[in-house]
Amino acid sequence: MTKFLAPKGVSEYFPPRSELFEIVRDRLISPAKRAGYSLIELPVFEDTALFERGVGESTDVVSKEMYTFEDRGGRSITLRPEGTAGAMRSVIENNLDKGQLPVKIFYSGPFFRAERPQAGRYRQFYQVGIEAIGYGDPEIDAEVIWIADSGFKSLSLSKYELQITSLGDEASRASHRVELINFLKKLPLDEESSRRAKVNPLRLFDDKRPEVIEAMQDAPLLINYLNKDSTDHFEKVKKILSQLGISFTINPKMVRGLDYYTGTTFEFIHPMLGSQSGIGGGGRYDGLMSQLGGSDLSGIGFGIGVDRVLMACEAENSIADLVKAMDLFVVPIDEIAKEFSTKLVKDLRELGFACDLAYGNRGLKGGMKAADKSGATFALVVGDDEIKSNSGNLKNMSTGENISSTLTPSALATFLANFVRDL
RNA sequence: GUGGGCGUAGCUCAGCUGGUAGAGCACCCGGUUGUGGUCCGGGAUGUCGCGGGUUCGAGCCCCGUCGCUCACCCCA
Repeated sequence: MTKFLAPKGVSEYFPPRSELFEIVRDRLISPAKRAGYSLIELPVFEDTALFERGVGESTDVVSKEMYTFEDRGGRSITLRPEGTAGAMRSVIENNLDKGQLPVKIFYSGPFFRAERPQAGRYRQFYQVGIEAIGYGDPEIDAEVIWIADSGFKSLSLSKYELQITSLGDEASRASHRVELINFLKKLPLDEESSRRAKVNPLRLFDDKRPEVIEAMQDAPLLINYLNKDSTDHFEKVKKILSQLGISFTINPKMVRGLDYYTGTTFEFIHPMLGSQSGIGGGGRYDGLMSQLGGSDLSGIGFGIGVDRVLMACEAENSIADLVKAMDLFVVPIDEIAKEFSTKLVKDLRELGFACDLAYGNRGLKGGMKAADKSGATFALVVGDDEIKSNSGNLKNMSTGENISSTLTPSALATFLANFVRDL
């Protein structure tokens, strides 16, 4: 028999690490919920043209990283490489933007990009994202950034950095583009660079090769070409962020890989992740809705890489103690005790406690070992004596102390409730 | 698409200039009657990624192949 392996480059989470993954994802979502964002559950595949139009055909994501195939009806289908285009499609299709604005939604799930895998970069990866649609004021920009920042902080991350810039409105970008192209003409660009310059001259700011960085040293920066509206908006965003106590640095050379970004854009960078250091990023996309056939509404959102945030938490060792263990682990010592324990455990589980019991016939010692490994707060041995007297000793597994209790679900529940967090 | 590193027990790895494999951790059993974590004793486990070649003999050398990994590119 040949052994099956997972497709190349996918990220998989199984115990015990999957528990950390779950914690990370939930904590990233939590501040969005508290800020009034609601779940939107979207398909993982869409009409290929949606991404070509929404993300931009000139982007690397669309031009060479999409999983595209023909379905049985001859339609061209693509596994979603990012979340915003699909979210906009759904908002337009389901008329979510016809009510009160802004529309505030969040999503999470797998995304797909056919890239060469490396540390922190997978072909199937997980993102949590939010979108706020139909409201163009700087307050919402700050809110979106706060939600991401708050999620990271709730995971006790401290070493990441927030970089922001503004891509300005269309008029600002047009005037800068002329200057930048003039500048680039004077540079001895290699073939690859000039190809990229043609597609999107801003991309050259993102090049990591030293000679290109050197050459771009004196290139005109977009941020210096913002018109009054764009400048005012960006200044306001910075001011509010400061008021919210969120620290950031301005990175005028920041480039985002998706074509729809306008105005405020931002990126969260974590320095301990190796080459793929972006743990989340996003920005405003004021032309996207109309581009996709909807009404001309502005929007802003972010995507956070759950895989990478988990890696960051591991690098900072920030969440190991958040894993929730069993409250009670029951060790039955014979067949009758097993029946009794199965019922008891079921009752306590229904009352909201995390309970497990020893399986098989490993004896008392084996059962206690299993209790230890489960990380349970308390262990309870059940045998003849306990069943006859309907009472037993709850052993505190960290102190070794024994506390006797009646073995009814309600008595045990009352006892456990004093020790269990977030019941 | 381009380059580097690596593939040996469940995991992390060691294995000298070629003589057919080891450690730690994990796992299981035990240290006498119903209480885990420490300690002590015992135990199971490998087609040394796969295929071919050189050799009396290959985990170690050569060729191929598959896989993993890191970096470029790009991005979450």
